[in-house]
This record gives sequence, structure tokens and C-alpha cells, in this order.
Amino acid sequence: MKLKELAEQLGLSQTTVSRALNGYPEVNKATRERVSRAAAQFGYSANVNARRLAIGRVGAIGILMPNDRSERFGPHTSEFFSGLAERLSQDEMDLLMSPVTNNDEISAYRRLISSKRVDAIIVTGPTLMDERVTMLIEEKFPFVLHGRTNIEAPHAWLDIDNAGAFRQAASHLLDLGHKHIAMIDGLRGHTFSEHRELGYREALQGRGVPVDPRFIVHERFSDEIGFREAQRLLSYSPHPTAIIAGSMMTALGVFRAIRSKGYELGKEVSIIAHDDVFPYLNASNMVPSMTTTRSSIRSAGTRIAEMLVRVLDGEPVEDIHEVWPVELILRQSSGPPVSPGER
Amino acid sequence: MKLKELAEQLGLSQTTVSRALNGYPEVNKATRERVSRAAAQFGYSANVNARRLAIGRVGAIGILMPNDRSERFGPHTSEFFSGLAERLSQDEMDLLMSPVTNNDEISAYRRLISSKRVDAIIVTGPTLMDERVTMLIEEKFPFVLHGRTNIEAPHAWLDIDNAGAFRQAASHLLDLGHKHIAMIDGLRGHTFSEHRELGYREALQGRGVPVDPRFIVHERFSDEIGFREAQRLLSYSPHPTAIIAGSMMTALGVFRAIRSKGYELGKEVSIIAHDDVFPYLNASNMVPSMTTTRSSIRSAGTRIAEMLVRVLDGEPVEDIHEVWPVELILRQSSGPPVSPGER
DNA sequence: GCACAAATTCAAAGCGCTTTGAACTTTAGT
DNA sequence: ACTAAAGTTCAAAGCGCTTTGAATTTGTGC
Repeated sequence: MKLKELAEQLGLSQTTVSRALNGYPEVNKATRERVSRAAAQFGYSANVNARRLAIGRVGAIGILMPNDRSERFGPHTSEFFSGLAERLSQDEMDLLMSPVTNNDEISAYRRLISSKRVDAIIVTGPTLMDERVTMLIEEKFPFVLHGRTNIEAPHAWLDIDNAGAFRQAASHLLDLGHKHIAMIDGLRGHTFSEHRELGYREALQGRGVPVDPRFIVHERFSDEIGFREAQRLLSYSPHPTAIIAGSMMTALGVFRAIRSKGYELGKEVSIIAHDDVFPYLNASNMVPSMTTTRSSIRSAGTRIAEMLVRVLDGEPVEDIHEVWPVELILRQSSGPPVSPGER
Repeated sequence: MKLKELAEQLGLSQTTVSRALNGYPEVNKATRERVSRAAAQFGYSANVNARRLAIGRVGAIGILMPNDRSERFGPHTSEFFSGLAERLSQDEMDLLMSPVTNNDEISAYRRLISSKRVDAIIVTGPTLMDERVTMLIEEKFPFVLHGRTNIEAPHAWLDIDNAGAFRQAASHLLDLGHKHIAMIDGLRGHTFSEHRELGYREALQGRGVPVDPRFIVHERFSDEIGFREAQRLLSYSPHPTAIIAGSMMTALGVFRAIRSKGYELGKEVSIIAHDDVFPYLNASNMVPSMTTTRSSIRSAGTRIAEMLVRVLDGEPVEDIHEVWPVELILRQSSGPPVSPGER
């Protein structure tokens, strides 16, 4: 059933029917109801392409999937997407996933824009001077950034307080009496990773604890790397008595490394991990339960979708940015340092 | 730049330019090249909505995200999507993710269809008599199923040999001398879960080993449940000396439970897990490395996208289905049973 | 050179919706 | 009762592309 047929059925013009359905004010209340009822009855629903062609909006948001197996497409992705899609569907917006080909991100973004298949783009995992962001600002193409950059030009973004997360984690460990604290986080260059290191350094320096550069690791997030790096860290003398992990996957590897060295978790070696909140990986149910810095990536997705709508509605982008605080949830994997003899 | 302008620039009609760009045969070779060059030069690219409106195809594939945190949207999702999107982008097809609202799957599918926003749908995680499948067949709406059902009516699907996977795993454990083998898999009702149990039973019964119903667990996939259920299993007497886990997440929990009971992995208690192959969770790097039944869910995504294209091209759906074999990769987490005294 | 077929190109009619600008009704004010 | 204003409805013109059916150009055989 198309608009024309529905209009004929009702003895009305297409104009009126269209307006009734789209909630325009100049339609008589009785007429509107009659139209709605008929639409429901005949199962009418506007052809999206025709509507979008007429309206000049694509009705889709783009997100590029890096094909280099980078951190930007890990296990948190599905959670983030869930959050996004949940909100976008309220406005009948689609989420278009487009893969990056040939490892050329910038030109993939360019292609996505010029193909006119999306109204806006979501950019994730930025570096401090992310060139995708620079490019999108230059092209004046609407986007929201999940994360932050040092780029001055106004743009919309949502980030969590990564520095605060690691600062809190490190401070807590210092409070417990740890003197040798290591961190294993994501790749250098990424804002979140740099900010976390900053927070970590602030905490240590604030207490006059020297920063040992060997104790700062930047690598991809995976259990394997968590394991390997933690093993290395624990082989130093003195070795760290606490490790802060940038992701749950990394933390799993660190858990294993600590155990395989024969140390007791939360005693001889403590661990705090950053948790994006996954339904299938529960920090509180680990053994020992894991102290985490927590921030729901799902909620971030929902919120970013909301910001996107605001951007598309023309709200000035300089007004659209947020930093979310991160909670430190104390559990059993962090405790005062215990030397092996003492237990 | 729009088609009309490009045509004017070239001194050609829209018809010819359109045809040149879309590879129709009735265009002079020289003309076609001239057009292509001009298009590249001006950065012309057809308006997707106009094109789709004219052509009558939406150019998007739909996938519904259950909002009940079910197994259908776990950590494997991003891998599956990657695979899908990679192939779909070759045909300029978008992937549309739509959330299920109000927990009413069927009506969510109905809405997606009647909204005419997708040309076809991908259905995942089916039950044996999945009503979504029945409905889509009835509505004659194109779809490909990731998984299998017992529904007779022809439809396109791709599944892995789940029965074979668990049969192999169980047989291997029996070969090693295990007599008490448990399995922790996904929720009952789901085809993959039922098939796996079938394979498991076949292996045991083939050797005349009795099946203990307490040793068959069907639950959601998560580390937490893996841990809890494995603990329960290990508290029986006699307890299982080997556990087959349906997912890597579950396996992580099982690992912990085995350790927390003080058993040595691969010795007193063995474990084999099914691995969908995640870049961030590597079975071969665990300690001990994990024996797995392996099948790349990413490749499955790519293949399903391919099948989808065939369905849309009108190939008869009864010809479109595949069962993929699953490899058993032997590693250290499975070994002959050792009673605690012996080690 | 000519007739006819083959190869190219074109003008115009959709695809199904939104929206402009005009027309028609009803209401309100005097 | 008459007019201006407000409230409703409508016809028709796009939105930018594909495709039909016709027109034009080029090529072939004699």
C-alpha cells in the first residue's frame, strides 16, 4: 500500500494524509485520527527511500569498522552498538556499519561521506590529534566523537574521565601501601591511553613515588598480552605489587600471570582493571572478585546517539560535550601488599 | 554534484551517463571512459536514496538485536558483524541494526519488514522450531539463517557441525580414559545447544558410557555461570574429570572453578571449549593452553553475506545451505585423567 | 551509394514521498 | 450580515535516479 492508495481510500489528498501521519499541526484532529486508524488497518508505512529522497536526509548514522583488528572493534563493540541502536531507533535512524578497506581510514571516511549514505558519523578511539576528526571538521560533516582529542576546533564529543579512573585506582593502591605499581593499558597515541597514563603519573607523583618507566606498558588489549606483560613485570626485582589493567581482557591475562608465578591475588599482587561492563564477564564474580574502575559503555552509546540527534538538529556543536566520571568499585583483588613470607 | 549536472558537463544525456556508470553494455567504450573520468574528477557519486527509490531495492540488510541480553548478542557479535560487513560492502549494501523493543521479537521482525528498510534479514540463534523463521517463510521475505532449525520448508541457512564438535570433544576425552564427562552449554531450545548435547550423548553412548543427567548443563554463556556450574559439578562424587564448555566465556569461569577446587587443569580435570575465534582471547595462550573445537564466526559472517546476495539474486533458497565442519585443536587443557594421589 | 541492421544516444515517464502556494471553510469580531 | 483571520485541505512541483521506447548515428553487404 502506498500513500496515494491510502489517500484515495480515505477520500483525502496525499498532502493531508502525509501531514496527518507526520504530525503536522494544520490537520483537523478528527481527520488525523481517521488517517491513523486507516494507516494501522492497512498496515501502511511510508517507503523510506522515497521519504528520505524527498526530505533530503538519509536517516542513517555511519560507523567505520577498522579492519586491522584494532582496539576499536573489540568485545565492547557489541555493547556500544546496543546502546547506540536502542536510542537511534527511536528516531527511525539506522546504523550503518562500513568496513575500512586497504587500511586507509581517511579515504574510507571520505568515501562514506561522498556516498551520501549517512547523515552523520560516529568516530571512536581517537588519537590526541586525530586526523579523522580534523578532516570531518574541515568537511563540516556532522559527527560525534567517542573519546577526546586535543583538537581545538569545536566538535561534539563524549568521553569518560580516563585520567581520573587511573588516578583513583593508583591513589587507592598507594593508600593501601603499595610502592611499586604498574599499568598495562592500550596503545600509545590513543587519547584514552595517554590520559590514563597521565592520571597514573599524577597519583604517583602526588605522593612522591617515583615513576618507573618499565612499569608503564602500552599494548593492544588482549588476554594474551596481559599475560605476557604481567609475567615480564613480575620478573623484575623488585616487582610491582599491584597492576592496573586497561581492560577486562588484559586483566584476565594478568590474573593468570600472577597465579602462574605463585602469588596470591589481592595479597602479594593486587590488580585493578577498567571495566566497560559486559553482561558476560562479571568482575564481581571472579575469584577473587575484581576491583574495577567502572563505566558502562552501553550507556555511552545511548548518550552518543542522543548527542548525534542534537547535532543533526542544528544545536551548536561547541555546546555538545560531556565527561563522565568513573566509579572505583572496591573488591577483593586489591588489598594491602603482603610480602610472601607474611601470609 | 548531481547526475544532471554531470551530464550537462559532458554534453550527454542523463540516461547515457547513468548507464555508463552502471556498466550497461549499450554504451560506447570511449564514452564510458570519458564519463568515468569525469565522475572521478568531480567526485560524483549517485544519491543512494534516489537510486534505491528508482531501483526498488533498499540496499540494506537487517539484523535484529535482542534486548534481553541473550546469547545472540554476546562478544562474538562484533566478529560476526565484521565478517558480514566486509562482504556486504562489496555490493554497496548496508547493515542495519535494529533493536527489539518490548521483548516482542516477532512483531519487531514484522515491523522491520513492513517499514521496507531492508531487502533481507539475517536471523541468528534459532530454536528448533523457530517462529521467526516460520514467519519469514510465510511472509516470503528473503532471509538467511545463521544456524539451523527442524523446519521443513525450504530456506537458506549456514550452520556449523555442532553435534560433530561435541562428539569429537567427548570422543577425544573418552579416548584419553575419562569416564565422567560433563558439558556446560547454552540455553536449551536453541538448535546449536540441542545439537551439541546430541553429539555429546552419541559419543558417550557409542562407548557404552552412561549419561548422567546432572552432568548436562544448559545455561547462558558467561564466565560467572561457568564458574558456578563447574563448582557444582566438581562437588559431586564422583565428580567429572572433564568438562566441555560451549563458549570461551564459560570456559574462563570453568578454569577458575577447577583451580579454586585445587585441581590441576589438564590433569585432574580436563577442559575443552568451543572457540568462535576472537582476536582478543586466544585459546593457545592460556595457561595451560586450551583444547578447543574451533570455527571462525567471522568467516561465517562473510559467507552468510554471500548467501544473502545469492538469495536476493533469485537463486532458489533450497540450494543455499551449508554445514561447516569444526576442528578439534588439541592443547594442554585436556589430558588423561589423573587421580589426585598420582601426580 | 543505398537499404537495412546494429550500435548509441536521448527525452520523458516514473519511483513514492514531502512541501509550496493557492483555494476553500470555518470562526470571530463588529 | 459582512469581513478579516484562522483553520483545513488540495493540486502540483519537486527530490535525483533508472528505464522505457523512440530517435539518431554508425556499420555492413551488395
